[in-house]
Amino acid sequence: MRKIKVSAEEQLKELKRGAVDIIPEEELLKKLQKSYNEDKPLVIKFGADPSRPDIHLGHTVVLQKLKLLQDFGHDIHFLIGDFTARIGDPSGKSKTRPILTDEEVIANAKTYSQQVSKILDMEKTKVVFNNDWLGNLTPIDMIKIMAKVTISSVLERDDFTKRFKAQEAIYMHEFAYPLMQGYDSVAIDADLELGGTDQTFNLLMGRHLQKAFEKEPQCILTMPILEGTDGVQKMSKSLDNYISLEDTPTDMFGKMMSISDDLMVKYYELLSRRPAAEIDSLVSDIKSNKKHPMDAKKELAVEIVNYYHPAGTGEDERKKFEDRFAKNKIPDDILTVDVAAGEFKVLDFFRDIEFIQSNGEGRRLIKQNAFKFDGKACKEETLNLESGNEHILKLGKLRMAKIVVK
RNA sequence: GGCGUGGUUCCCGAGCGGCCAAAGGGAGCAGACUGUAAAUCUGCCGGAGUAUUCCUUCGAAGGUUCGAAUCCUUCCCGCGCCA
Repeated sequence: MRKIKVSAEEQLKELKRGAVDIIPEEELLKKLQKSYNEDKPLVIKFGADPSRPDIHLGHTVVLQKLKLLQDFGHDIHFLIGDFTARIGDPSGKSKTRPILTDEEVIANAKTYSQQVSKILDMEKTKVVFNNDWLGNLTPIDMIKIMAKVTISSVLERDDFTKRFKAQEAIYMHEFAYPLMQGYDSVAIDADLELGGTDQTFNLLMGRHLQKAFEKEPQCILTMPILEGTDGVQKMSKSLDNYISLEDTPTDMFGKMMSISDDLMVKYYELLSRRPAAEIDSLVSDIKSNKKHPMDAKKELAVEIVNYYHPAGTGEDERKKFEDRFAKNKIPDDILTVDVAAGEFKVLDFFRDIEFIQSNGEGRRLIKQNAFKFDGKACKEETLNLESGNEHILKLGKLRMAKIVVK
């Protein structure tokens, strides 16, 4: 039975969808043709940085492309950068990252591949650790690698340029990062490497080093960086604008609904699995007012939730969402706490359940009419509760709890 | 190694002996308006207290002073120029 069933031209067409760059395109086509003719899968490299174990929707943009390649029959090398994590990738960071301990790296790597299994078929995925070869390099080997790359070429990298101009510190070990990552391509004989556009430099370094070590150079394919829910900065855990694959269905749906209309269009293009033509017509319907943007957003939220949670969850969440926000119903799965009858200190309670960090914050919210007791704004810090009653306490739009008075 | 310059609250950035919990902007939170959208407007935005009050904070440690983010000493770190 053939491993590669789809023609090279067809593969390339699908790969190009949504991609920012394929460098160089003709070369990739040739590789694909050769692979098709000889029925020999290409070695696809994808490097994961285990310093941040939580995978969010931003990562899935590239992972989906990887899945596509996997379905075409190619060999995915899922490379865990356990060695490079100890250096810390300076990409897109104005500050040096903390260096992780071995235990952290291993634990992170585990959670990482677990989450990736929601997208890739792990049976067919080769998981490799770059410490296996990088960890064995001698100082001489390192120097030989360094001898292939000029300082000015590394300084050209976007974030180094910025930091250099801004007179910020750049440390020697940060220069090592792209070199090591590039050497990974040499070690595994990658044919094609995928990454976000912020990785372009590192990916090209792989190509450069392969040439320098007289191997066939890899092609690279870059995908756009997905903005986070704020719509401005790239999705990242540290900016707290991310939608995690581990989010509960309710959170995931809610976060999807909180994005702006403009961002929704981008999310459709990069995250939806619907055919391109369908998305195009949807976008034009929104522009011509045939379709309400909120409905389109709900549909996307349903699609995404369904993908990362059991089928049907998305529709359930949609109903819950509509009940809660359009019909103002109280969801039945909210936090419920038993409290004693009599004097009830509102601030203490909210602090206990971590709705607020300090009493000051709570007072401020009360003053600003954010505290609703059974649906009515309440200005009291101390309440008197009778046993047997139940009450709904809200703090702003999102924080909501039920108390049962015993 | 020498000279210069800088380290301020989540981020950027003013302050340069008391009027400083510290301007301004961003982020965040809340209210109005909405579609839990954007935009806009308003308020809040170190901690404790009802409060005129107190406590902790301006790289670190000491010191001067009635009083220091602001002055002095030492140390740590960044950046630039020279070597």
